[in-house]
Amino acid sequence: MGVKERREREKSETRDKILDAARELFVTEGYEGVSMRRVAEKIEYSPTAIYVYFADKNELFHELCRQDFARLQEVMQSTEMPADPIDRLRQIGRSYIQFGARFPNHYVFMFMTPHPAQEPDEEDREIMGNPEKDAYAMLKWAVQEAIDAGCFRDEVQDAELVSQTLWASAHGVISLNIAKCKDPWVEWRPLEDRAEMMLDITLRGLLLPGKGGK
Amino acid sequence: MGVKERREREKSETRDKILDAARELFVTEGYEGVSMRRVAEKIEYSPTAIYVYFADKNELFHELCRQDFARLQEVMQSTEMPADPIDRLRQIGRSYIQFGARFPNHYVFMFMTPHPAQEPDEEDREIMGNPEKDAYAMLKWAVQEAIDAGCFRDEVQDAELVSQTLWASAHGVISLNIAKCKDPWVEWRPLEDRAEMMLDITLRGLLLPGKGGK
DNA sequence: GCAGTAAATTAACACTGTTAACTAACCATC
DNA sequence: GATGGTTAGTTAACAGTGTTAATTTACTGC
Repeated sequence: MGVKERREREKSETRDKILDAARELFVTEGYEGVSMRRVAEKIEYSPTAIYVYFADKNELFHELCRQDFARLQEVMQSTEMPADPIDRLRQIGRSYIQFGARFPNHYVFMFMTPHPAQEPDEEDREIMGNPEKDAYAMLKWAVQEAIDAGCFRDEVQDAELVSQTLWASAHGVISLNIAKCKDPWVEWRPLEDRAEMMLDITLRGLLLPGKGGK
Repeated sequence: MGVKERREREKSETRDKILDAARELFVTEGYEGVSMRRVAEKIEYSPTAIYVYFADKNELFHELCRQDFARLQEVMQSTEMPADPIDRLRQIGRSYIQFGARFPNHYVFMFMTPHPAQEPDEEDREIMGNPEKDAYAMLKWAVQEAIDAGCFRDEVQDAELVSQTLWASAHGVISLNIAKCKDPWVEWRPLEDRAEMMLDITLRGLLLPGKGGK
């Protein structure tokens, strides 16, 4: 019964070929810049062959997106986490911004493109809320740790709200950089400086007065 | 010589009709969702008529974009500015986020879509850096005022860097809201709460310790 | 060798932005 | 008043898009 196995392996191989080709094109050209025909051309298949593996263009890139979320999670997990809760949050922010700087087109697709709300499927549900697989859950966990350690002011005790705000701050730095860094309207300071300042002032703004860190 | 005048007036009227139709469609459907043919249909012209007035789709929406920047500036100018430098910065942030919440599709086009860097033309150059016409220049001015008033810490004296960071923080709140507010992955807190928390912690993080206001 | 299955193909549809060639209306001049 | 020039607006067409239906091809199990 090795035939069925081989067939499945072959199928998943061509599926991966499609994904790889699509990723390479998408990363350099962006979502709208890539056509199904060009993806097909790259792997020397007919355009419609892709539809055997993916329902439509959106699903193809949703799959890419899912892989990229996993990659983001890898980046986050692989960076060493400091013991101090505040330093840890700083490190999470840094890693996040680095991810966006390294994979801008993925980042655009993941966080800057308004998508029609897609119902989470089984695979998604498995990831959701698990700090080891879900970067947002990891952030929330780190925030809760900081709250429990008594680092933050009395008004700042809602881990969900704090997480969303910290996420937004890092997102603001990297997304504005991606969308506007070439705009001559603004004399842009280096990305690292902006990132460090953002992490510095947001965390400082959360801290209990007197605990003025670093 | 009233003929030439009338002709010009007529031309600018149809130009406005095109812009109005395009805006209405664009606001509800987004940039990619609108086709030149549908814009033309809406004003009962042939699709190619638009090309008499605008070189291509991009230029049409660039013009819309310019009008939206002016509208943003109006919103900013019309809100009463508190005398206290910190309250003023808070008010600027609030107005900015409100603008994004009210005109999400414009905001997407203005600040969330990576554009090929367009050389500023004459009209642009007139606006650039003028605090009365340029919202970013206005922010920078308000930041400089706060620095001059001695509100901020010693490490925080670069008005350009501070402006870019504050911009990024407000941008983070509103852009993440636009792109991800329907994502079931996250238990979103109300937008106003996130906005207020962001403004609170960033400004607090900039302040001199002890000056911890409000 | 034959039936069945599933991958992959060709042909086509209804779109898209955009260009070239043309029409029709208007104006200034002879 | 006829003539030529300017220009807003038209039609027809091109090359490209995502996607579907019908068809071919290749291979397996019997």
